[in-house]
Amino acid sequence: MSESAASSGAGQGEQPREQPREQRVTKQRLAVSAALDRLDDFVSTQDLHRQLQTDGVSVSLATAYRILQSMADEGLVDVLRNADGEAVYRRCSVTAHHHHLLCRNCGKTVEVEAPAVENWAARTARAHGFTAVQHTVEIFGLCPECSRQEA
Amino acid sequence: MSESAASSGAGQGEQPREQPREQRVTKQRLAVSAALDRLDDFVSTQDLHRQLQTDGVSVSLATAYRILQSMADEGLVDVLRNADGEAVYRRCSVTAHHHHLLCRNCGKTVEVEAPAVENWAARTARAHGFTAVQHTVEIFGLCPECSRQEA
DNA sequence: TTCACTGCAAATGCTTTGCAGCGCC
DNA sequence: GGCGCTGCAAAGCATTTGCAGTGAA
Repeated sequence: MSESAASSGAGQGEQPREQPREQRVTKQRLAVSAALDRLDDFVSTQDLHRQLQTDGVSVSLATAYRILQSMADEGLVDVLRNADGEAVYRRCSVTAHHHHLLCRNCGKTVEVEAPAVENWAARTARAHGFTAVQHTVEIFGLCPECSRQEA
Repeated sequence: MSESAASSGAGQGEQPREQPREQRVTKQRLAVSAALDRLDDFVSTQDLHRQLQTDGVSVSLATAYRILQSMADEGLVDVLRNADGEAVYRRCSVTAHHHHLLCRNCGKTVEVEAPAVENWAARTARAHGFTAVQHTVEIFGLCPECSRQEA
């Protein structure tokens, strides 16, 4: 799973960094945002769109794609790819830094902490003179259940 | 730039317990295999197909997909997804495993070894009962030069 | 009123699949 | 010779994009 140790843009407050364009607050954007809040795990755009339809909210698929992309650009959500290569998003929660162990068969995810990796990443980067470091770590395999089935 | 540690087969004691069907040795399969040997890094099917054409070997795109998939199924190559969500393959070579530290500004990359991470990933996965594990680790930040410029 | 945001549908581009002929075993 | 492997072209899918109408500021 990708977890960004946002040691960089992690800023909580709105930094007057840049505001390329005014983001208008539309009901579609709010709906997507709300849905992301409700969901804890990573979801694909298709999933989120389906979810919205189930909820009775009407947001076109194309718009869902556009909104999630722009949110990712703004750093409001984390993006990564699932085993099928689909982009999946999750609300950014800087506080709970952890990585995911995910099953490539059933999609089940397990949250794991990786202090060792955090340290290693920071140390390695520093050793090479890199700054503003972020890292991504994902582990995927077959969960116990799926392992049993495949065997 | 995704780098994965196909630590997959590693310890889990996965035995080549199956040979569902006889794999015939065809010139296409040999060509793909040879191309993979020549390439050190991960390549997408499209890349590999293009490479083969350049080499004057004629293998249809569909066949390239089929061969790479079957090789992946047999565990002969490592598979993962690049940033665009495309499947990328690499000949399994436990020896040359490493990760990348890359500059998000100039794109410069540094290869780094991460035995600590390999171990952690394997251990964590095992602790949760996962098998056939792979992992992806990326560290990105600003290289020394770019750090200076941004400062 | 203005112009970013939406929805719809067509367009992309990667990947898969149906089918008939070919060639490895 | 049988049957898996190929090539070709036609799908299949997730994602993107053009365009005109809509609504937030």
